[in-house]
Order: sequence, then structure tokens, then C-alpha cells
Amino acid sequence: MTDAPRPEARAPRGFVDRRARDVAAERRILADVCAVYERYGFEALDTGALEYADALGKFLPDADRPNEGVFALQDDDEQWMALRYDLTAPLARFVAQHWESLPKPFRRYATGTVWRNEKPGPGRFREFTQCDADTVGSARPEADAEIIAMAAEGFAAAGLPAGAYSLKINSRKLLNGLMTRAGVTVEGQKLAVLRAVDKLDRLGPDGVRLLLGEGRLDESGAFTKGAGLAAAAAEAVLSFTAAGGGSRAEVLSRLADVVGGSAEGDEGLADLAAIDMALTRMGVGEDLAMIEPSVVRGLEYYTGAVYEAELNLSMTDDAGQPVRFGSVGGGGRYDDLVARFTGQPVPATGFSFGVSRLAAALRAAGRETAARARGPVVVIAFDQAHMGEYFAAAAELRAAGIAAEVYLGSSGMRPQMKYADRRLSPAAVILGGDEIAAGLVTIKDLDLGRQLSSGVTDNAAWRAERPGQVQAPRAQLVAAVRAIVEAGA
RNA sequence: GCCGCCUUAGCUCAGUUGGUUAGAGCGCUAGAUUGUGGAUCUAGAGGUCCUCGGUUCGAGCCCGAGAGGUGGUACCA
Repeated sequence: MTDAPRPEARAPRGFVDRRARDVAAERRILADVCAVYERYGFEALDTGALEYADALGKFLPDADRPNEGVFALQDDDEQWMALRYDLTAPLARFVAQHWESLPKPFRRYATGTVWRNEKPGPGRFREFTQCDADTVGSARPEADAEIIAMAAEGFAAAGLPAGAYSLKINSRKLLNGLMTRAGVTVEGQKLAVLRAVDKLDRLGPDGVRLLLGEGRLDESGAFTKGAGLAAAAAEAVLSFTAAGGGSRAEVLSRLADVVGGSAEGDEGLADLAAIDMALTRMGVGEDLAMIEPSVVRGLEYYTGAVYEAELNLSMTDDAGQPVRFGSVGGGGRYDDLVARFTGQPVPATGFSFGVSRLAAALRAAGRETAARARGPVVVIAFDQAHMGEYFAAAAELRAAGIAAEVYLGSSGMRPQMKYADRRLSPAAVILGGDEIAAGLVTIKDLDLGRQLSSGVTDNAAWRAERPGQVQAPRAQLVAAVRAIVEAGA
């Protein structure tokens, strides 16, 4: 060894390691959600993890700093590339690139890892998995309704019980109509109003009122500058956000009183009415998908309907503190994204599942189906001279569809049993010299032993008893192991 | 980005007014038990006391700066 400083064994912040149990849970969610997407007639599309930065560029938070928000690197030819931060921007690029040859409307789904170079927080990572479905090339509100219905079905397929989640729908056009109504014309002020409206569920009407006016001082001591609206304008905004609750038709009727009459407001109302009709005919209930005027979503590219999925589960963390899960999915209509490449306006709408967050939510809610990852049957490496016997036994088990492995360490029998225990193995196969000479095999049922061990206090007795241990003719290895594995499954 | 708190073994943490070789519990590796998981006992491995600078005869401890972590907040395509 040299004197070079040893590296610290740690994952970069915001990146998590997942073990078998979590991997299995996420895979299952992905498979179930993708099956729903395919049933709705969406085709799979996979694109690379890197895109040229200019293909992502316009909607970065700050176009002057290409490394902010995304992980970027420079290629040999000095072009900037960046890891994708979502699956929508790559879709827009793909559609623009292959527009001539695609069936239109183009319906595609995609799953994959995305990366965001920002400060991680509770339930917020710099690398996570998304699962998207989008329809490109249809301006019909029914395209939005279909996406919403499919999202609702996707959550059910992932294992969320009815009532545990809801989809909240709004329209950017309504929000724009609201701006007209409240007399907000300056662009910066519009953004401030939208951000304030978006916080209704967390801060309540009073907190939003402060943000619409001068600003708000939060409990950490940080001050958020407000939108600077006059009192009357602020109340108009608040009456808009208060219009939620009840059936979709009821909310629409209330909203018509606030934003009806402005061109954009009327357009938004018509869109949402069409979505409501389609949802109703597809059997999506009022308690599952509702119109919620305070939903805003991101500020950059949405142009029409927006949707957000929220969890209604209440849960606590290890310390007993209530856990707040952010949205577990969302989407909306983005009619200008493809036009960046082609100059031609192409309407599009889509939804994205936050798979990692959904898996965490299911785990916290105790609804995880892949409760634990069982280990393989362990063939004990008893004697160097008989290694061939062990590999032959493992091969027989594998051929019969039973996960099996030969212990590959050099420890004695006791550590090997500990190893099998820790792997949650269903059984250990013991082929010592005695067994081989007698044409037998000893099989230890580890699940049964785990149960019996709780009643034993004396180690000598525990060892003498050899709980859960059976002998069988060597020729019946597979049948005997199968009986034990299936009993424990 | 802004505000607060924190940083000593793999984990959770002690560490006296600044004093010699920095500790505990858990975990890990093994032995007791020559072929058996739990419990018990025993032994062992494991440390740039976050980093740099300063004060001091002497710093894990005091001072300054920085880094990292964490919790809010901002932002969240």
C-alpha cells in the first residue's frame, strides 16, 4: 500500500443504493404500469440517457448556466451533452427528428432513469425513475382525458387502493384568464402569482394572501418576496383558488363566474368540460379525478390542461413524524415543445409517474407486495475434495427451476449456515463424506429451524436437536428440496 | 440560493477546567462447539477525532475560515 489517502466509501449525495427488495418493488410497479399503457394503445420508445444540451436547453431554469439543473459534459467535438432530466424533452426531440415517418397522433410510453443536478431533500433525489406516456399530434381535450384515465388506472395497477390517491386537474388557460381578470400583466408578477397559488395546499389561504401581497416570513426565518398585488386583485385570485370542491361540473360552474368572459378563460372552461365528459364516459369517478384550481405545476412549458397526482395516505416516519409525500406524478399539455425544433406547432400531452417516490410511498404505507427477497438454496461447501458433487447438486436444482448456489467462501460450516440464514435461504443442502458414502443427502429446512429456534435456550440442545433437518436418498434431492421450498413460499 | 442545527470506530453516541497510549454499546471476524443459524462467554480487527489555519509548553475540547451532512425555505422542466 502507498500513503495515498484512501477514498471514502460513500455514494454521491442524492444518489441511493437499492437492494434486492427495493429493486423488486420498483420493477413490479414498472411492469404493471407499462401493461396499462400498452392496453391503452401506447407503443414503447427508448432513447439514450444523454441529449445535446441545446435539445434540452430552452427550458432549463437558467439558460446562461448550462451546468445548473442538469449534469452536463463536453464531447470530443466540444459539443455539450447533458443527462436527460425528464423523458418529455427527449420525446420532443425524437418526434421532431422522425416526424415524417411517424403515425400521427403518435402515442408512446417510456420508462427510464432521469437525473437532476439540484439539492436533494427528503423524498427528493438526483437520480430517479420515471414512467411516461404521451400523445403527440392531437389537440383534442379527449387526449388529455385519456391520459388522466390511464394514470388513474396505472396507480391502481401499481397497488394503491381506491381512495389512496387522486388526480387534480386544472388548465393554464384558466390561470391566464385569471391574470386578465386580476389585472396582472407584467410577466414576472404572473410567475409570482402562479407560485403563490401553487402553495395553497401547504400554506392555506392566509399564507397565499401574504405571498400575493408583500411577502411571507416562514418559520425558518427565510423571507419570500410576494407578488405585490393590490388587495382587490389578491382577493380575486383567492376566490379563484377557493372554487375547488364538489363535482367537476360544480367546480366548472363556480370557475365560470370568476374567469368566464375572458377569451382564454372561456377556452379553458370548454377544454375542461370536454375532459369531464370523456372522463365520465370512461368511468373515471368524481372522487378519483377532480378539478382543482390551485394546481399549477412547473412554470415553463405547459400550455393547457395540467394534472397532478397526490397521495391521500397519511403516514409517519421512523421517528413518528408525519411524512409528507410530494406529488407522485403529473403532467399536462405542452403544445410548443416540438415547435422548438420544427417551427411547426405540434400539440402534445402526457403524464409521468414518479416511480421511485411511488415505491417509497407504498413501502411507507405498508402496501409493499415484494415483502422480502428470498435467497437461494445454499449447498454447503463441506470438503474441498467433493466440490464437484456440490456443483452437480446446484446444477440439478437450477435445472428444476430452484434458485441455488454453492457456498464460495472458505469458512467452516458455522459461518456457512450463518450466511444462508442471512440470505433468507429456504434450505441448506449438506453433502458431507458420510452422506456421499451412504448415497444420501441432508437437507435443512431453515424456515422451520427459524421458528423452532425461538424456544431453545441451550446451545448444546439446539445443536443436538438439528431442527428442521431431514435426510433423503441422493437421487431425490430435487423433490425433497422442492417440498421444503414450496412449503415456505 | 437563503436561514438554522450538526460533524469522534461500519452504526448510535460518551469524552471532566485544555494534560500522557481517545472509549462504550451494537455490528463485524473468529474461538469455546474436531459437522450446524439463535443465546452466552472470550478474543480480534476497525480511528487523518471533517479539513486547513490560529492560540497554547500541550488541542477531540478554545478561536477563525472552509467542506460535508441534515432540517426548513426557494426552485422543481
